[in-house]
Amino acid sequence: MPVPKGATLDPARTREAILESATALLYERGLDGIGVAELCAAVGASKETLYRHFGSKDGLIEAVLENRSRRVLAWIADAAASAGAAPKARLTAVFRALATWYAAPGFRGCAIVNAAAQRHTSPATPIAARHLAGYLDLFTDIARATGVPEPEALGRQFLVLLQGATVVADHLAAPEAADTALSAALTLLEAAREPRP
Amino acid sequence: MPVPKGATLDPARTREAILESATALLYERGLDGIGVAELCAAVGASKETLYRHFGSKDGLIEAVLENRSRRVLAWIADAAASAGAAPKARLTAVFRALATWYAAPGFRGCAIVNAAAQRHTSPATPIAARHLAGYLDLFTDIARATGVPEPEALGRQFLVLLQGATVVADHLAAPEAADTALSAALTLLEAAREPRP
DNA sequence: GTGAGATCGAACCGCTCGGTTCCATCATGG
DNA sequence: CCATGATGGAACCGAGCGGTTCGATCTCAC
Repeated sequence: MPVPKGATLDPARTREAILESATALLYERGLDGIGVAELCAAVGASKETLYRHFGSKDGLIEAVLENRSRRVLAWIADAAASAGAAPKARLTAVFRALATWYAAPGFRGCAIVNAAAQRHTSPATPIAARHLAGYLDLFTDIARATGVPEPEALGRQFLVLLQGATVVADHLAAPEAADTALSAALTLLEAAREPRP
Repeated sequence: MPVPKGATLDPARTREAILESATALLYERGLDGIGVAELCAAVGASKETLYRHFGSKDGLIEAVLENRSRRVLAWIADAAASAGAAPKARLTAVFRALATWYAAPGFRGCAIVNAAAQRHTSPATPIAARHLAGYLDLFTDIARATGVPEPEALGRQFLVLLQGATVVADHLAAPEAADTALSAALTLLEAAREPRP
């Protein structure tokens, strides 16, 4: 039966629902690990609906990744912001947030980085680049707030720690990689603040 | 024509040739980005030959990843070993080697980590875990040689830096991530050697 | 109340996938 | 010198792929 009897017809909400469901499934199965048909079945939408909203599977993937990137960056930025102004507190908040993510059931690494590993082409690659750049902005801000001579260099070190912790937490099934990265980050911050002779 | 006229019939060598060619193609195209047929055509072997040697595409992938892991770990270990006994020199040698890798044309991140990102199942996942454990052994050795109180913790920090640098170098197209990681590693080593009050 | 549009369900398309099989051909070891 | 077996080439298989189309049905804005 086309259009269930008591359904609420709202294209924007439909689109959002597909996006939500597809985000989870593409993350846990991989971009090539699930087909459009199964995706539609799980979402509860028809192929026609999906294609009208996203044009193609690649279009859906692009929307999913863009959406995910925005949300993750906002989540991390919020965690940092709600920790106050002190650089150490902000850093700690970021890696504590990551720790809960790494320990969450179903954690499979960063969806955007994973996607770029699967399809080393547009649109995944540029989205991944922007995603990392977003992290870098945040970390550079934190580094700048410490007044160290080269905040950009320190920010890049933080970014490397975040990405490395995500990979290690995933493939070694070691959520405590967040603590490893945090203690390293704090040490680097101290060292940058008071360089050794 | 089955079996070319002047061919040298050597199953072991044939297997090696397929492995070599498949390693490169699966790396640059992704595990699902190339089919068995095209793989065979590029290798110059028939499907029957490929399937006799590896049983299935998954069997081929497993052999490729296992082989790659062994070679990469040996390459990094050699770089460290040929730098002498001094921890700082060994660390520096490792990240210098990584720098040349990151800058090499066709660099696409770590093949094993990428594979595990694409297929979060056996055999990719356990191979990735062993791969990271291999790095960890090397780094823990280096950390132990410095006489710091907790060499395991320092080794884990080095591992996080390596993995993070690889991801950043790939998706930000920034080979200099190796330098970022190296300077971080050296700072962490110093700090672990002479803890601050 | 009516028309526009959203949606479902299903059938359908051409293609490619991983995998199997058969056969002619040739090198090689005994 | 002969039997074994490695190989290439091609045909073939069923399944699933991404994507399209159609018609029936229902909601909703006007």
